[in-house]
Amino acid sequence: MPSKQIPDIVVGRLPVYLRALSHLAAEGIQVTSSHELGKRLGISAAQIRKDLSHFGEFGKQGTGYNVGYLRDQLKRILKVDREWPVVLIGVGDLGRALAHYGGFVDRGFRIVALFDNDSNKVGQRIGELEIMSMETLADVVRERSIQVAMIAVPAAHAQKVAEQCMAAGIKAILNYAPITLSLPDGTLVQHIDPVTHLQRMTHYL
Amino acid sequence: MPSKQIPDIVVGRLPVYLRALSHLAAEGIQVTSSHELGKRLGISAAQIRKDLSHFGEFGKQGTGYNVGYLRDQLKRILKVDREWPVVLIGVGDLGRALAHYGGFVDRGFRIVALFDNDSNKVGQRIGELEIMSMETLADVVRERSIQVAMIAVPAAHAQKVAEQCMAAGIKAILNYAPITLSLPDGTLVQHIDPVTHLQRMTHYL
DNA sequence: TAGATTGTTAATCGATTAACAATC
DNA sequence: TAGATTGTTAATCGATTAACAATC
Repeated sequence: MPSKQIPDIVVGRLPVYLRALSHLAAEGIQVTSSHELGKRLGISAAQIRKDLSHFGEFGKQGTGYNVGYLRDQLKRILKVDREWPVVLIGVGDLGRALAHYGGFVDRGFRIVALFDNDSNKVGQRIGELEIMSMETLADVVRERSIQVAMIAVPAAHAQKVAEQCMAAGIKAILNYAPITLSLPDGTLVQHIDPVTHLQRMTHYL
Repeated sequence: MPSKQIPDIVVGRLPVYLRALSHLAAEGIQVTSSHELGKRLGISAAQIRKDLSHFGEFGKQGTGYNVGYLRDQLKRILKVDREWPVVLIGVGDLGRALAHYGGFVDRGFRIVALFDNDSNKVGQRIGELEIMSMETLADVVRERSIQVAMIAVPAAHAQKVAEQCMAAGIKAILNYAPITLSLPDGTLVQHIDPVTHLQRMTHYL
């Protein structure tokens, strides 16, 4: 029986399960078990079963899980059984790399618009997309009902840009600027700062 | 009294505290409190005090914390009161962006060598660095006693490259490939996969 | 001093693990 | 059937919070 309240930490592990299942499927593996999956991911089998049990029953006793089926169920649960349009704000080196990255589309996301506040960049094309002025952000977001933004601007501009996003109707922000954004409680924000990841390891060296 | 066993989850928050303290210092703020810091970071004041108490006593009752002093203590604890040489493997769009990124140096890291298995890229320069052949990885790592690697190669090559890193003597890996690496227990690995971060949010949309 | 804030303890809360009946 | 593995419960483990004496 799926429980009503699902811990964030459980939801946070599902994308990792999904990624592993997609790889298994790509390898042609059709059935797996909580033990096999756990071994691959460095997670206990009990935890995987417990996590999944929040959302339903996906396996068979004695057999395990059908890889394709479980993958599809996780896509549904995470709502990536569709394609989310995403705006990318900040087209420096990192923004360009993200704009070129081909790994978003088959995992549920597509960058559909690029923005930068540098008038020299506005009008340039990257692939099929033209870099647009920040002044047009709100209109684009509203017209296309976009809910997800990636922010790849310098730290000094990130807070302001995040607020512009919220004002435009963006609901989820992936922030690449090395700064903690101050946004209303309940706002969906994820941070990617490579240096904090490196610093998490050096303590142990 | 600092306790002997410090939870990973506590160490994981210290880089975020450090980043905030560095920003406070840059703003010219000299003193802060666990409440102020917690408000900025969306973390409870009690948790910040508890986390810090694992490592010593850094504050003054009635006053709070000296920003510069606490920042320096966190740098020491995280061992980023020095400059770690880092190798970057994989010079595609993302690798190039990382190679150009100026934000590593003043936070404890410097990319000192670039590697790629594409012979067309080997010999090219990016800034002051020349892209080197993967065959020279082990020699460079050993000669310069490098312990940290960033991997920005396609998913299909990441596992093999990670093993080459381990064999060469690398102790900590920051992996940008969208795959969970299988490495010996206790190996220091951090993953950055923007799609998993996005997928953590869409469930709630 | 009076007010504020630390460091720490104890209580609470939540997450992980172990174990096992159910069953494929 | 015999062996294997699920989903779930209860026990354990660990992390967070609340509270407060100490003290700047």
